[in-house]
Amino acid sequence: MVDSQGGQGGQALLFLTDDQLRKGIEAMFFAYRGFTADPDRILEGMAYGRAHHRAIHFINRSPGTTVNNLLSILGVTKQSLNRVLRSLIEDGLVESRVGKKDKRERHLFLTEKGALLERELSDAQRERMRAAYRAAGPDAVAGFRQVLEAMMDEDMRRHYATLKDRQV
Amino acid sequence: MVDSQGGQGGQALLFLTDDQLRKGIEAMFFAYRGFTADPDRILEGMAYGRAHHRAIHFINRSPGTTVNNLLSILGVTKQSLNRVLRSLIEDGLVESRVGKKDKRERHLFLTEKGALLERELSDAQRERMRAAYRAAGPDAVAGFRQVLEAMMDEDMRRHYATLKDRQV
DNA sequence: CTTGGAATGTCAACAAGGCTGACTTATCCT
DNA sequence: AGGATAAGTCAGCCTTGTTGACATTCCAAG
Repeated sequence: MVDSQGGQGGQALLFLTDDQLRKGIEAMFFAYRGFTADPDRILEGMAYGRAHHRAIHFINRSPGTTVNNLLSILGVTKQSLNRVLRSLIEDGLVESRVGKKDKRERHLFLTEKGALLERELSDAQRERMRAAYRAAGPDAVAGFRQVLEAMMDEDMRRHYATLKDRQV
Repeated sequence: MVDSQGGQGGQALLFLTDDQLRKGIEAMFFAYRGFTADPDRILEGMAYGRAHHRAIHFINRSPGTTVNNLLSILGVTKQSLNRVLRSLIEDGLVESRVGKKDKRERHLFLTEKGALLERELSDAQRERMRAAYRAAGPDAVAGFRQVLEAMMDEDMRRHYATLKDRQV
């Protein structure tokens, strides 16, 4: 397991050495810090955190989504999500409407105030992404997305795919 | 800010649209979950968590590093790191040696037992990385790394660069 | 040489945000 | 009528982040 080049690969498989893989792992670690840094800065001092950001993001992406669906996207327990959702609803950033067809369900929407914060957060996060994309160029970006998609668990890939083509 | 193509870019800058950027953001979110899933599974029930994994990883990468240096790599407060370090030392996974030159400093090393756990964790994490790399191919991997590097904060990029060429 | 400031590391206490388990309420569907 | 499902709640725990106070050690200016 120390070296995955085996005997048959040679030069063509050099990108699969333990050393290359380790560099990728460290790149993920350091990059993710940058990825979350800007929204974290905005949220700090607002009594909100990363958990609130995630909820706001995905409610914005799928207006009218149910609590259960959000749960499965975020991969947390309902008690965890509920704590976050409750504060967002109390503060008037999120609205919860009883389902028309199935009255057990609650459908979640951002209020105007919620959409405003969403905008602020995603603007900041997109700005960093834009700079990185621009610096790396379109081919690199395609590769970036390919590797990330291959790294996801099956369930997450499904959610990702369901979301990603919402707007053509 | 809704659309960054401006007037002058046209087709060539289509990869910088808000929609493309948002897909990248969601890909980072879902992929990072997969990235940490395997080590998390191993650690759960061991009284250790992701913080312990990070400490073990970077001590392994820079044997003899000081607490301060580790602090700056991990980007947490020294009190946070200290708690983690204390339990690792108590459990005999990490050894802390008083500095020869400067006795205020502690130099950190993995014990055999610590190296064993490091191996188990990094094997699991590398396995997922290897599968993703193999599925995406060498060109995609190059792009992946380029975008991640461009996404890092300056300080993190420095740490990343310092670490990454340790072994040629 | 001494003394005060800077640097390194430790301890205590608190908050955010995960988790489990047990339970209620309302609704749906067979 | 009765079991299954969706959502919400309460209590309590753990990990991992935070700040503040403190001990030790080093070094440089007087």
